[in-house]
Amino acid sequence: MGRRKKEPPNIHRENIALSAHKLFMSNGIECTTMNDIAKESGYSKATLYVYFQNKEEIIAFLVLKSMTKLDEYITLALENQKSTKGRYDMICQGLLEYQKQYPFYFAVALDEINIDFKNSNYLPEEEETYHVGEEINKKLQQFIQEGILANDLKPDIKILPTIMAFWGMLSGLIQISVKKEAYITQELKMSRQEFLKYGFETLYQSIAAEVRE
Amino acid sequence: MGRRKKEPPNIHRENIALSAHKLFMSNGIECTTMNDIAKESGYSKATLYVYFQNKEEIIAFLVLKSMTKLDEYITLALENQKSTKGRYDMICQGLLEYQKQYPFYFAVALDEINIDFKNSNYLPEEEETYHVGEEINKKLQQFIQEGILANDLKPDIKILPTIMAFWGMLSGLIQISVKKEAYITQELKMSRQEFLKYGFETLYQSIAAEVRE
Amino acid sequence: MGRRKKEPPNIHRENIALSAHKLFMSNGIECTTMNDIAKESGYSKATLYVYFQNKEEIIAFLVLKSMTKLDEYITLALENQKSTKGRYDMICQGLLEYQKQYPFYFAVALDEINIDFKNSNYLPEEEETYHVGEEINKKLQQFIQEGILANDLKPDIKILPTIMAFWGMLSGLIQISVKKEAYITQELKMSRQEFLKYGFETLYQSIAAEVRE
Amino acid sequence: MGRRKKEPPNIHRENIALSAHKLFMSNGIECTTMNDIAKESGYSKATLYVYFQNKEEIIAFLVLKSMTKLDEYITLALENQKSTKGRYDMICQGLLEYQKQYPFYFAVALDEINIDFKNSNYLPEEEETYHVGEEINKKLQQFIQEGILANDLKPDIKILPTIMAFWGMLSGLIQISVKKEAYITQELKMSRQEFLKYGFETLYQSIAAEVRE
DNA sequence: AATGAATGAGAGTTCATTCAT
DNA sequence: AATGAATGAACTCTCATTCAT
Repeated sequence: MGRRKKEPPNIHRENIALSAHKLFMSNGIECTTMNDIAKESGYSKATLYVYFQNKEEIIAFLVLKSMTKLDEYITLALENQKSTKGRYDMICQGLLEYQKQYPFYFAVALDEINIDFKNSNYLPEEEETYHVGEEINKKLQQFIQEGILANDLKPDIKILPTIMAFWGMLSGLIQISVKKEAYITQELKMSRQEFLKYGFETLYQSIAAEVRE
Repeated sequence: MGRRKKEPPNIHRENIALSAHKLFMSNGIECTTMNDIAKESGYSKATLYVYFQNKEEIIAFLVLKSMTKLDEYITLALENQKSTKGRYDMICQGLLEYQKQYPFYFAVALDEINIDFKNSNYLPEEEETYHVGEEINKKLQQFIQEGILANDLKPDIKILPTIMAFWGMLSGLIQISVKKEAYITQELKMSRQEFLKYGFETLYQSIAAEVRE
Repeated sequence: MGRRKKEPPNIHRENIALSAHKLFMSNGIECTTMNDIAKESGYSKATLYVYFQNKEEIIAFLVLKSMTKLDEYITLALENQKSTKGRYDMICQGLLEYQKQYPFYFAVALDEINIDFKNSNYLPEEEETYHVGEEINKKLQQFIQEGILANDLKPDIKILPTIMAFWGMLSGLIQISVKKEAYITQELKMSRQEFLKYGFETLYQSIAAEVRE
Repeated sequence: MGRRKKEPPNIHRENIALSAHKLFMSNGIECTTMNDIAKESGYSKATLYVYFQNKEEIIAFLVLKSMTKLDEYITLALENQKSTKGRYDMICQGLLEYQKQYPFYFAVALDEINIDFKNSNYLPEEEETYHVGEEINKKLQQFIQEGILANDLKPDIKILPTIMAFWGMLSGLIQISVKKEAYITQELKMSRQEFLKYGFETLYQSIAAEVRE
């Protein structure tokens, strides 16, 4: 296999992306310049362009990574929890964790990752992100199916639309809990956590099977 | 004082803001420059700064305007519809309309308008936007109270948290319906409208009183 | 004489200039805009241009006024003090007072007021300032002559060059005492006043007649 | 690290600063724009900002350079001349030369370089300028001490205050000789050089020991 | 593979001044 | 006489990206 490179390109991509991530977290994506990333990572600015086409690709790389993490989290959650409600709770926790660790990427993922077959300018990372998303969706599909079979969820649920709608609603809920934390604390007299718990519970009732006596 | 005013300043603010709005809609807020707005509105760039402190204030003006429209819409909806479900549907329609006409401003409102009493650098428009938001919230509060009294909504609803949560969830739902329209159409085999209707219905069930027989 | 104007233009010029002066003193000449002056004076920006050709003329007006004050001060000083040294001290005090009240105008006067007969773009105020300067010079000339006659000053002094040189040196001394006050206090362990007194005394010795025994 | 450097960065700083200096000399500092400097130097405007933080740093660089030159000049003067008067004359020549080559920087140095330990926003060049100034002061201190020991200067001179006062007075003298050259030529019937010679001599007498017979 | 060096193309903002009324 | 309204012309500074080596 010939001479082995001391550090395969992946290492450099990881280094750069990690530095970028740190900066994105503290200053925001917009306010982070390629210069900043170069300094933080210890590479020269030009070298950044050896490993990534442009700033957008660094973001896409991180979006993919965050989605992969989310996939792992949800996979684990579904394996470990067996009850429907327990699983739902863990999924909500997963999203919460995701937003905590990667607060900026969900919006990007939502914005950019589309099966837009006309516009084929998408980056490989974006395509892969899409696939990871599909993986997650499959697992959620199964989760709902099992929930219905267990009589925990309403039998007439349209599975795919429900998943998509819940993606939107849960992330909207988390989003508002972050942006309006001050309002929630002061006017609602709740902690953000309490608010989210209440929101998650409320939403769950929209798909939970009604309890018969 | 001048002897006559051809057009009250408000007209100019409206002209400028309208031009800005057009450009924001087609190119996005970030990508629209003051130069663009000047050209589109027919005023010189310097004149823009006669009527607005800066770009931010143009945005704040439009955010306020959009919120006011939403308030009007919701007010009308609650007046015209008497049934709880009818009102809920109209509110959803209002949000939908809002997002159609002002797709970028909700995010801004969410981002910038906060009861941040420490930082008093907020623009007057931002303060007013906050108050319009509070107006809307009051009306929604009454709506829910009446819904409970009419036995249409669960009696144990926490009103304010529910409103806040629904703001988040409904806008998240609408957001995803826009961003992922292609996916919805192709994979869920639904129109965006059908998806939204399903989402709205699902969510309603989380607060709807259970039907007794 | 017909109808009398309620306020002769001079009043307006005074009002405007006074407002400008206030702002110049607190923010500097460069940083004071015509807008600021308009607001401070209560006139509209356009009205400023009714009474002054431009910003430069406002400055020239104030420079003239400050020179006139200096003239008055020195005139009084020479009248009240009869001893040569007493007069010198009062002149120094006058310059000190001048720099305190009009810290920015001496530099301007130095810069702009020149008998530059080629360039006839000078403002009427500038011409008048020149003449006030000449008035002062005449009085100083007489002061020196009397000082020589009284055997207080060296008899071989070249009067006009001495006046000009003293203008430069005294204002340079005052200038440095202002700009380097921190340095003087910390490193020289003197107050600005003490430093100036020492400087004035030292300089006086360069023209004082040597004391015979 | 790059394999080779065509020109060390200093060369570029020198190039840029030299171009800036040329423009400052003909148009003044205020009226020279970064655009002008870019054109004159042949670099792009953006490149200017690679080598200097901002316009202020270009000025600070030139101020430092000019102070360094002055230091060199004075050092040489004190080494070559052994008599007190000869040294004084050379120092005056040095200041004259300084003002000729760098007419704008003394005012800046006076304005900006201060031991303002609270405000630590000063540029490295400004700090260094301060130190060069201190170097000069030390040499002048020694010059005066030797002058006193040689009975050429009055024994009761306060050394540091004298240095500071002379800085101010000499630069004020030179300043006025430049600004009022026309007046001096026409009204005093002297050349600028003669005027300065007279001024320098006069001032020297304020510290010169009185000649005994 | 890695980078020093360079930049095109703006961005938002400011201000003295003018002019029709 | 007085001004509301409007603006041309700058200004400093930024940043993602490229390219020769």
